[in-house]
Amino acid sequence: MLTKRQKNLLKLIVGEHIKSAKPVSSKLICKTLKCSSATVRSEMATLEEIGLLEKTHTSSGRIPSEAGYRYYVDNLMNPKEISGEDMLKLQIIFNNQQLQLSDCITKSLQLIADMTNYTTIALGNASHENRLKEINVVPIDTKHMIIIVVTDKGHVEHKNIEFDNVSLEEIKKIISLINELIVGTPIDEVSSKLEFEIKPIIGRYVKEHEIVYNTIYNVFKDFSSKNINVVGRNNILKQPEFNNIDKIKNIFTKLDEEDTLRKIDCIEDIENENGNIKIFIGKESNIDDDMTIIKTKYHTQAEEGTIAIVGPKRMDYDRVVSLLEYIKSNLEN
Amino acid sequence: MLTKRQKNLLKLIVGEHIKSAKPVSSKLICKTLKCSSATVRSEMATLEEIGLLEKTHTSSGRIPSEAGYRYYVDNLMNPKEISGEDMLKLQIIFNNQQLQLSDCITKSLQLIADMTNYTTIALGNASHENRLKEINVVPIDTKHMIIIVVTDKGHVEHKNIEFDNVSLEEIKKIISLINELIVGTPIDEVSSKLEFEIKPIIGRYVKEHEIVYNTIYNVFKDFSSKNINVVGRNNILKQPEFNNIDKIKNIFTKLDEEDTLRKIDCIEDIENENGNIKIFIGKESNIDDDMTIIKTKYHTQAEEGTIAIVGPKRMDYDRVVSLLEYIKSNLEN
DNA sequence: ATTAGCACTTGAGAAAAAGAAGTGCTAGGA
DNA sequence: TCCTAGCACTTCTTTTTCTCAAGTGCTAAT
Repeated sequence: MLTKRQKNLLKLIVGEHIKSAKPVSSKLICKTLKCSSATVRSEMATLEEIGLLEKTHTSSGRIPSEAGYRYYVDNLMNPKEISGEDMLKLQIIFNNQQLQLSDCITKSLQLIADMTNYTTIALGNASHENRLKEINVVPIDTKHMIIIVVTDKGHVEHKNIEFDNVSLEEIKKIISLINELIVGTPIDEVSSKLEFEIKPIIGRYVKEHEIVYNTIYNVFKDFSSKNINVVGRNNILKQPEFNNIDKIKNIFTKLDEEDTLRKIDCIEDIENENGNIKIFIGKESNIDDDMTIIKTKYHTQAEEGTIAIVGPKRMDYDRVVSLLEYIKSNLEN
Repeated sequence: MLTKRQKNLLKLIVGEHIKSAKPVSSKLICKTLKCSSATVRSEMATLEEIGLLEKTHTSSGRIPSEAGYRYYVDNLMNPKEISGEDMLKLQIIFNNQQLQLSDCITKSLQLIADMTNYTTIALGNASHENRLKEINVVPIDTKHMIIIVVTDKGHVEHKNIEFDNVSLEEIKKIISLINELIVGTPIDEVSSKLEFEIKPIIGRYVKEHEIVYNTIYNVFKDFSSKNINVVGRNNILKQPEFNNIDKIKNIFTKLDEEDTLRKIDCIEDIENENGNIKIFIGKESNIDDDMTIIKTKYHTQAEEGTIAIVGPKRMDYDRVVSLLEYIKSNLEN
């Protein structure tokens, strides 16, 4: 159990380091803590022993360790009021009755990336969580049409197709077969189901219209259902801890991989949590030891998903947490 | 007019520099050129005087200047045969009859980005070049529907919408009004046309169904019609000339701006061209003095667009040009 | 016209020196 | 027992100096 002064000290150090990105010296702290630098130094030594602080070299100031941030986040942080300015900008988005939910998400994450200089991520459901609800075809002209696939989670994807000698009727026939037979199948299994369960049944028909069948097969094969949106990637370049090409390369590569992003959704919940906000610090982030991910899930009748903010370990936890809470609650109403 | 030997020398220097990314010394060249290094040096001095070569410092080897690359590209380069391996991979894409044109583009650009370690860009038409062809609504269930907007250039965008107390009939009424009245309008003008020309006409109707009107208004307001696809952004991080955070920041920012990318489509044609391939070297690229853009337009009955490859000024011109030519001709057939 | 030879320039890297920022520890005071 | 002033010590950072390697430019001879 930490003493009151130790908690205060840790809080100050985290705060200072977040501001300056540099190790924090005893001298700087002693002014605010109203005691001598020597006293601060001995307290710092204690906190280092416990594992909450670190030095970058023997005679440097202290920086918070991963455990230090964790302690801060779990015990010391008190989410700031959102500033009037931030609040106002967000309200403009959420009060706009004409915007659909997905627009609100996109716009607010865009806004937050700009305001904070961090990176934001919106994660919809993965393809195995989406089941085929309906497939539809809309003719455009004699040669072109659009195939629309809708999933039970409300995800929609379309694909333009072009045929030379195929009538709309023929396509509608296959489409209605699919609607009858494989609605409810997880999207990522539809193409194999088509191949192994449907094709044999409608075998004779398929032979006559192989092109149509193949095209539809491909619609599902490529159906991304990725439903992932990363905004403000380049903000990472603004943080001093990422001023090294190899680090950047690693981070950008990870942010491009669907796998990495999906994992944000699944990573084990760390013990303590603030409401439904979950925080993954440093190694926990699975991206880079110097990064933190703060995420939350939102649930509405229509849709559910995850929004996350990614930034340096040295990120402004108070602000980000309150922003996320605010967005979550707005999305849910 | 350059002598034969000077041309040869320039070609060798460009080739070497592309390979090594370092200044090229007279000693290295003299072996292949079958004369002494002193001779090479004096020729180098001449070429520098003309402005085709540069030094990084007084006693360094030479690198091609921007004009040097230009001369190379316009006069010396002979596009390589595409290697068997590259050719094979591309053929797999183009021979796949089931793929739609847009898939071929996506896949081949993805492939080329991987093969070359450069960045590829596919540019469709800008929104002012797309005119509204048709708007359509597909009901999903009682509350949800999808609005589909199709343009004359074949671009399609959809938007999910959700209503509480609106019947499909009401929506169809507005939709058909739009289809009657403003088909043919450039997409980026539709929303203002709705507001200033259509709304007054159907004013009474709109008042009763403001939500429906507003939603559709927003569909067009946000209609991105961006139609831009950048693949292999992170490859830029692999090039030694971009090992500096500020440069990276600048380049990545530019590659995120629609404006910059659109400009690729419009930049003035530089004099000489290889077929329909256009090359913008260094400053000409408008992105970064150390970058080159190589682009070409493709035209099919259905669609036209631009594909571009972006990489360091020191890029493998021969290979990229032949790859682009190959893709262009395949897309057009 | 070409080349061998040599003086000269510059960058890159190592080593040395000086300075700044902090810490840890000790001993004395509240 | 806790706090603090003071000082020795460590490490990083920056600057300076040196040395080396890689190249060039020029000149005189072929």
